[in-house]
Amino acid sequence: MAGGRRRRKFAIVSETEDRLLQEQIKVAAAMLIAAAETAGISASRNDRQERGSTLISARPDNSRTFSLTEGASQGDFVYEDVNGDEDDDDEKYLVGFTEVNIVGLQYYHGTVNSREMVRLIREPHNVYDRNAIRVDNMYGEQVGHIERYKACHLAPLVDDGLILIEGIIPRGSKNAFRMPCQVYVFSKDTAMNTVRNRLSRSGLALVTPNDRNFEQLTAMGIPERLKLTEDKERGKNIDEIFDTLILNQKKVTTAIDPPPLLKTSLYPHQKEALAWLVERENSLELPPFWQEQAEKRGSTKKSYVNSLTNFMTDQRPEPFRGGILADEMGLGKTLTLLSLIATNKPFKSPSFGNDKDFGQPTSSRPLKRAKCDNPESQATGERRSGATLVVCPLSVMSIWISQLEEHTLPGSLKVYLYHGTDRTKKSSVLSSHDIVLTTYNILAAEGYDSRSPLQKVNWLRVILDEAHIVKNPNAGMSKAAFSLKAERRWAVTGTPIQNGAKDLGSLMMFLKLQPLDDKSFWNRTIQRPLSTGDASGFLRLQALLMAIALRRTKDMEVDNKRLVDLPRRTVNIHFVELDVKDRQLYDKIELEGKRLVGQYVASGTVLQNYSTILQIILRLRQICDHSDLCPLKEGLLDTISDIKDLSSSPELLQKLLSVLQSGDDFDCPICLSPPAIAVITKCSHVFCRKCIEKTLMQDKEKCPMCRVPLTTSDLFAASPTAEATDVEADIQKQVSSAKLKALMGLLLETRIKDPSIKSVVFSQFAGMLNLIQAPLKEAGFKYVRIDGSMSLKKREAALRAFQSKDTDGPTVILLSLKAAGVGLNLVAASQVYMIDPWWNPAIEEQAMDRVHRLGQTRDVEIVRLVVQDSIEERILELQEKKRNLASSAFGKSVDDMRRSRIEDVQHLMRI
DNA sequence: ACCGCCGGGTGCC
DNA sequence: ACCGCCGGGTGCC
Repeated sequence: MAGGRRRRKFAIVSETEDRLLQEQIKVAAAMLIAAAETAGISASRNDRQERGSTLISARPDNSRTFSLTEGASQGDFVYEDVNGDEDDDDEKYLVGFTEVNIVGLQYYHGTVNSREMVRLIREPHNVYDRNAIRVDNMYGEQVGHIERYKACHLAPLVDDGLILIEGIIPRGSKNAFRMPCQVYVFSKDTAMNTVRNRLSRSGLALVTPNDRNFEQLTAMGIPERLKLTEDKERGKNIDEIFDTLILNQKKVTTAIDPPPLLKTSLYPHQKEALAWLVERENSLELPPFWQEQAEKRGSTKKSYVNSLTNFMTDQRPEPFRGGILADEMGLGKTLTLLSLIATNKPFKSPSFGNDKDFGQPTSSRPLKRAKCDNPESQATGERRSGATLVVCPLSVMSIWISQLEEHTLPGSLKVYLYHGTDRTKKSSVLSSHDIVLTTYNILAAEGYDSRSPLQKVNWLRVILDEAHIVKNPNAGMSKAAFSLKAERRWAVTGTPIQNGAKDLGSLMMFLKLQPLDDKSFWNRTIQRPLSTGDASGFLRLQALLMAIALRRTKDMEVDNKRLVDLPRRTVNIHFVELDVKDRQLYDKIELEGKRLVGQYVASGTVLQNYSTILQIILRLRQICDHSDLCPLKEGLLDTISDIKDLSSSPELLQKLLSVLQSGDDFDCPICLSPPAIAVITKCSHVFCRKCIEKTLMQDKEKCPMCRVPLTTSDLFAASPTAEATDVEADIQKQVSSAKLKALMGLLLETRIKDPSIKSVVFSQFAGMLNLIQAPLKEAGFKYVRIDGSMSLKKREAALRAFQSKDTDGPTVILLSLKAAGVGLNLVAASQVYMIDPWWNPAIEEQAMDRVHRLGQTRDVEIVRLVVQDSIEERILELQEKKRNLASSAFGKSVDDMRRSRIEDVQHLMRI
């Protein structure tokens, strides 16, 4: 039966139907349409005419829509199904395979060999046949098409999301015009019967795994791989792969020293990592899973085979420059990467090959083969830059900056912060720097728009820090990351596998390690065998990770010493009882506050009065530290009445805001982090300026907290000098507090035990730090202080003084929360006092880590001062709750957040 | 001559 | 392309 005849035959049927339809319409149009609709067949005449031949399958009108995406070859098909679920490939099983022909070979250059895996790509927009299915080889070079009279049966099922298809060439064929291809059909358990019926009705001969001759006929390596994706049960074991990997890991024996522009010396394990990173970038080895073969006997020509797909080429594949740095947190990955950037500068020639020092390969295979997934990468002819792009979360950006400041000579590396609204639009600015730092959010915002300077530059190196962020390959952020052009690619993450090996698949997409950067190939060669327990999956994954990943844990030992032998860290709570006078004031304000909050809760106006509540909480916390911090001695009510109508009094708003800022521990309800620039609305809610402006721009102009109409003119920012309290006056104050006395007692006790011990005192109230100074002086402590109001120079000077080993030097450092930046190195101290509990436990942890980090030689004791029977105890309880919920905080709805906020308030006020 | 047969032109989707 | 199919040329033995 030949295609042409069949085509004609059905065209006639179609025309007959069409004529019939016209007559029927004249008679009883409405009836017919109704009937057609109940039968699930489109009654649109245009649709029928257009389809012509495809009517044979009588498929219901396909209402799903498709959009072309850049990431074409990353998925199984050329379109992104915008109606479908993200995890469409989950839980699909092999139905069987059918043998079809690939035709039109004479028009294309892509070659394939016996038992080679091919890509099957739907071409819904093909002008000759809407059911077209293209066949590509591993490099994305087109081989041909599946013959149309078979494709027309498969394509509708594919488009309906009922099946996934994969292709393998069963036997070698030198044929210039057509060759056989086995198409494997996978479907969900629930759709299995539908699929079987529709396929058999189509007349496709399906060989199922139950058939006697399945094993004889199949070209698939291992027939027991029936399931497409990961089994949840087995997912757990995947976590152990890295552990196994560590055991089998070829020991990194070489170590290299960092270049002189690095001020600091590296730990042995960091030198090893540096040697490994440099080796991975400069190696001439074939990429993983490639083997060299002599091409035919007698010939000197070499050919290269990919053992995953059996793809063969006579051009040497380029070395794979990059990989995964998966060291556990706290091993100094950032510093190691800085060393890499400083050490392994670009080769002199952008086309590789001349620099003898690095022994670059002489092959000059074009950077990109005819892989059609990313046209822009070939289109722009920009020269390869020497710049390294680092993409990281905003919070990690400050780590990079502080590490650069701490470890490199000033000016030795040119760094550009690609962040903020005034960031450059010129790619030439970016490419002329050594390091460009940006965030995932910026990258996502610019996407793969070719106008983005990030996408224009041909980077020497792209580093994704905290690369597990791209674990969902369908997210815009991930796609933008995948489309960056770079010679060397690094994924850096301490937690490379959280949801199983799937996460690694996303990293492969970024790393562009062919063919594993293709979701389908990744599933076929690693994911599925792994989940069915087939040894090949495990062995391949292991081989892959051994070749391109480095992971060490803190527990690993080198020369019988732990890699990072951090001293012990203990956290103790020191309870404090308020003085009688302070207790009276506290109880009075708490009682008033309780009554007020009770009213708000009862009337459902908690969120409308949020700032009042914050203020009450703030006052209570201040009294716990020192009653002088709290300006209200007479009670709350008078101030409360003042802030009833804030909209008419911006001055008052500003005042309130600055008060709020002095206790900077409530998070912006939009981004859930402490605001960088806080603004307050006329309805008295506090947000990051950026967050609320963005929200007002996108959504209706309403306050996200109370839904009051709101525009940007209703936002008020705190003046930068808001915290101009009279420091000298504070310091002179003689009155002490229970907490202050307790702190002094602990400091003195420690000094007696060991006068060389240095201490860090954290408080979030700058005023409290002031109050500590007088007693410190009196007791003969030398101290320094760092707070938000100090210039960078002053801070550095204070830090240097504290770090000095001079026996005469300061032994106490006073730090405000805002000043305890991520990079701050306080290992000189080993005692830590947290004067007041932080609202957010993560920030507290971060502060502790300034002391308990690489370089610390003593055991670290952290003492948290907590007033008994007070709001501070409840804050601790909330911390515990937040810690448990930390990971689930994302993806919470606005309503959820509202609810939990109200709950928090109720808990804090014991209502 | 509304067939059969011949042989040249031709060839994916 | 050593096939199939198409369509024009052709036509007893």
